[in-house]
Parts: sequence; C-alpha cells; structure tokens
Amino acid sequence: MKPTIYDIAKEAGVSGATVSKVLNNTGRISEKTRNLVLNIAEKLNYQPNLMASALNGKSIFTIGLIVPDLSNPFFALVARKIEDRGHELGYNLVICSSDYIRTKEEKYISLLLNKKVDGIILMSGFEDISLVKALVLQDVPFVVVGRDIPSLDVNVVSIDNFLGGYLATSHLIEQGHTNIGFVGLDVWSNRERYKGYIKALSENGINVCENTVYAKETSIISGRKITAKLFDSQQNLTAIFACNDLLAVGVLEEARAKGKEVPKDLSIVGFDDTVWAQTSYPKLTTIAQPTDKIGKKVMDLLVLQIEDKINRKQQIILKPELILRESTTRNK
Amino acid sequence: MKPTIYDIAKEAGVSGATVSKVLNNTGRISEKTRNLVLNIAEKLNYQPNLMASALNGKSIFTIGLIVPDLSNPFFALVARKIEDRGHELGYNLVICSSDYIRTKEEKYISLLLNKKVDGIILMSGFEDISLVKALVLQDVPFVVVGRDIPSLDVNVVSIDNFLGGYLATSHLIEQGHTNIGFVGLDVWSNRERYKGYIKALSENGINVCENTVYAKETSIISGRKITAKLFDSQQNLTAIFACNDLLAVGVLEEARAKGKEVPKDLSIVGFDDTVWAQTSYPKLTTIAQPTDKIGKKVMDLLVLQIEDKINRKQQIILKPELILRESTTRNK
DNA sequence: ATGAAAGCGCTAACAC
DNA sequence: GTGTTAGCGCTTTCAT
Repeated sequence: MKPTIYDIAKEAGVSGATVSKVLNNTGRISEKTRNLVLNIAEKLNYQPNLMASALNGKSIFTIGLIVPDLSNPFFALVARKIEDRGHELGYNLVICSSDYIRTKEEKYISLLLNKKVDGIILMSGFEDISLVKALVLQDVPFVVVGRDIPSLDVNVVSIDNFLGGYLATSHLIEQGHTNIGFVGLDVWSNRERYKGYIKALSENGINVCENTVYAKETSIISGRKITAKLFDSQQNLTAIFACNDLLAVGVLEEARAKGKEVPKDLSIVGFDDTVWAQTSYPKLTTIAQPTDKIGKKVMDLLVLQIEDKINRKQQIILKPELILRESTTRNK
Repeated sequence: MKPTIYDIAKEAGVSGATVSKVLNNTGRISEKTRNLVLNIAEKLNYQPNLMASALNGKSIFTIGLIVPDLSNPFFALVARKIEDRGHELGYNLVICSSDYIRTKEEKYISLLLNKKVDGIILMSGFEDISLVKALVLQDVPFVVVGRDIPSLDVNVVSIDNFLGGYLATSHLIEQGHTNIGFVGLDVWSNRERYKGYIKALSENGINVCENTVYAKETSIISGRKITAKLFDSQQNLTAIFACNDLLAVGVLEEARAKGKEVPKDLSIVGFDDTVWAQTSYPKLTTIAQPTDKIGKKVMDLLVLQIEDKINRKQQIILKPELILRESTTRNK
C-alpha cells in the first residue's frame, strides 16, 4: 500500500498530527523533527492523498475547463496555453467540450462542481446566462473567457471583439472595398464583431448589406454554404469578413468553386490566426487573438481568486491585431 | 452547505447507512424507504461528494490523458473523441501535454496517480519505457495509444504504422516515383512508418536514400528545414513521404519556395488526415487514422479494465487508410 | 513543540 | 430491512 502520514509518523516516532504539520508548514515544530519527518517522507516516497485533504476542505488543484470544441484548433491552442500556465501554478485541467449546447454546458458545470474542482473556466458560449448566474451563487471561483457579460459582475478575460470586427472591416474598406459580406456564427463574440463591422461600414458611409446570414457551425462546409448564399443575394461582393479562419477557408473554397480568384476577385479576412491562416492558399489576412496572454491571464486570475480568496471581480479585455497576409488586396 | 446523506437521513427518519444503500443500489431496502429517500434526495438536490467515496476506494470517474501536445490538431481531435466516449461512459478527462519530454511524462504520471484517477491513457511517445514499466507495478489500469510496446504486456490501441508507411510509399511507387524522400520525427510511430517505407522501396528494388533526416519537431518550419536538407542532398527527388500533415505542409511550402510545383515537380503524401490535408493547397494525399474508432476503443478498453477488473491485456491494431487528394501525381 | 481526538462525507461489515 | 460502528487519510482545534 501507499504510505500514509501514519507510516511516516510511526517511523519517526511522532504523531500523525505532527507529520501533517510538517508537511503543510503549519503550526510550530522543531527543526529536528521537521527534518526527520521530511527525510522519512522522502525515503518512503510519500505522496499525499489529495482526496483526503479535499474532504477537509482543502484544494484539489484541479480546474474545470468548458470549451465549445476541443478538436477545434483555436480552442485547443488556448486550452494548451491555459494548461501550461496551470501546471506552472500547480493545477490540472479537466476539459469538457460543450458544442455550444446548453444542456451540455449545464451538465458539465454540475459535473465539475461535483468533483469539487477549485475553479471553472467558461470558454463556451453560454448564451443562456442563467447558467452563469447560478454559478455565482455557488461561490465557486470561475472566469468567463471569450465573451463579456456586461449584466453580470463576473471575472472575464476576452479580446475586444467589437474592435476585431472593426479592424477587419476597416482594412477592407481601406483597400477600396465597399461591398463587404459578413460570415459568422450566432454567438456573442461574433455578434460583437458584427457590430464592429457595422460601425466601420457606417463610419465610411457604406450601406449595410441586409442579408447577413449566420453559419450553422464552424466548418468548411458551413462556410461554403453561407458564402454561396451571400453570392446569390449579392452579386457584386468584392470582399468578405469571416468570423473565424475555418469559415474563411470555406469562403475561399466556395470562391474558388465559383471561379473567383482570391484576392483578385474576392478579398477575405479571417479571425483567430490559427494554423489555417498560415497554411491555406493564399494565406489568410486575419485578426489575431493573443492566445498566450489569454491563457496566462485566465489562469492567473482564477488562481488569484482561488488562493487569495479575492472577491473583487476583474474584466480583462485584450486587444486583437490585424495580421496582413495574402488574402486581401486593393479593389480596382 | 451542500446536503450530505445525513441531511437526507434526518429528513427521511432513517440512518445514513440506509441512504447510502439506496443511493448505491446495494443491500436490501423496502420500496417505501427507497422512494422516500430518493424523493428527498431529489428535493434537496443532493449531489454525492466524490472525494468521500474515493476515500473509500471508490471510483472517482476521472481518467488521465497524457498527449504530446494538445494544441496539435491531430491530438486535439483524438482527445475529443476520447472525451466524448468517456462522457458517454460517465468519465471525465484530465489532460496533460508532455511535448514528448521525458521529465514531463514522468511528472504527469505521478501527478495523475496522486489524484487517484481511475485510469491513464498514454498517448505521448514514452520513448523511455521504464516509465510504462513502473506504471504496470502500480496496478493502475492504463492503455498506451499510438505506439506498440512489444516487449511489454500492456493494453495498446494503435494503428499499424508500418502499414501506413508502406501504403504511402507504395502509392508513390505506383505513380512511377523511384526517388522518394522521407520526413519524420524520431519517435516510435514514425520509425515504424519508416520501416514500412523501406519495405515498399526494397520490394520494388528501389535503392534506399541514405540521407534520412528526422525533423526536430512537428512544425512547418521544421518541415521546411528538413526538406531543404533533402533537396540539397538529393537533387532528383520527385516525391516525399512526410510522417504527418503539418510536416507535409512544410514540405509543400519549401517546394514552392524552391520553385517546384506540387504535384507536377514533387509529389507529397502526408499522414493523419488532419484539417491541414483538407485545407492546404493543393490538398494533401495522406494516410488517415481512424480517430473515431481509436477514441472509442481506447475508452472502452480502459473502462473495461477499470470496472470489470479484467486483467487480460489487449493489443488493438487498427488499419490506416490512403486518402487520395491532389498532392500526388504520376511521375513522367 | 507535540499529541489526542474529533470530524470531513461516505461505505461496508456486522448486528439486530 | 435497517441501524451501529468502524474506518478511508488527512486537518485542526485544544490540551499538555
């Protein structure tokens, strides 16, 4: 069997309580006993049983992460950054993919709560804010990532999605485009990007195309379908802003299928700066999210709440950035 | 405070033990008490404390997954498949990225063991088999994914890597290529693929190029560098087999940089059939891994070992498949 | 500075 | 059928 504190205690000729104190650096113990206990613990290769201390209200050093879809490279990347920072701080990640489905979001939250995780990271859409509200009452540290919830005082780490949409669209406008389509998902972040898109258009006195259609899901197929619709309703489109790179690749493919050359006949701006932006042909001009910073900020904020029991909520909004590549060009 | 079984017991006017029995469907209890207890549990929104039952040697319904890199879309995809099957069976995943680094592999194994996970999935390379050997002694259910360990009697789910390499190379040979380069990582699976590559070559009486160089890591840059070296040492290369799609994209880019057209001047076969294979230009001919099946088999096998305490180890080897796309063509 | 004892929430003999 | 009791491994008063 694995050694317990009592095995150490017996060997050291002290009580279990003393061993516990040494191991936790609590109470007062003499240098002598401390060293003795530490040595024996080392010798026995003692590993604390986290379940037991968890029962006593201690931390279990595990954090729950709810993402829309782990197999989506963007989320996988952010998850990895969070994981890395977590490990630096001594925490593990339990990851759950929600597919933006409410019932799954709900199920996973309660699952994680059951497992007594120290905190939860909400990177799914959570269109149904009541789920988040419920979490507030539970008094479990958590932070919302990728979207803001202005109506709730909760921890948030997000990029300025509005700015992202604005940046993307402004770039297209600067290139001389006036007929710019929008492709996105019907989720909070994308709707914010849409507002930025609208803002850029109206600032430049450009008519907003009414036929904005949201894609069903993030996939090439979905991107293609939505683009086909756009092409149908607006013959003279010269540019499209897609709310994520994969959708942008869908746009790219549909354009190619329709005999349009990118960027000559159609300029495209993507979002996220995922691997797709760098490996598609042509490479995508896109809006980059500072994933490194996001991962670090999220974890730091969460651990701050967990360990220091700080109660003041924070909203951290990071800046997205335009990355120029080959999918946009001046409209002639 | 969250309700415990004693809260239920008090309200139902029975003992804690009885409640426990009802909740676990163990022992014998009358329909009446059973319903009473169940109703009260429901009313109180009782949630069992998994830590407490874990202390009693019960399952914690959590499984550890060690992958090389979660931000690599291929691993993210497999992780997602495993996650899905896990949730179907009632298990969560704690994910750790090892970067193929031995110390991390070791650290995460002991971390997961500390957390008393019910089982561990080893999807990292584990070049140092002693780590796996140590796990065997711990009597923790685990399964190795993506590589075989012929010298050890452990659970394995993997594809036939040798066959994969053979398939890829044979395809190239059929297309008339005789000067075929190899690009891969110095890890077990890739070395097996290399053997398959060699087999195909020698079966067809083709000289093996001696300058096989392994890439440092899975990245476009690494793929480009290695390809540049290959081009230098072998001027008349007409095809390259890359051990993963990202490396293949690197090959693609380097070829383009050197003014070679794909597939006209250089045919490329990738591996994994990740999103890259579908979004690169031209799209990659590649060897697909049955990720769905892998995820399911892994989880099923592991849970079988956990729940039924089955001790007979299983080695499940799945077949990879050649997917024809646009990056290979007949050599003229 | 150290130890005895109670208890975290639950399970599992064993009694009744 | 149901309750009593003794732990699981650890933390934490409270004595000493």
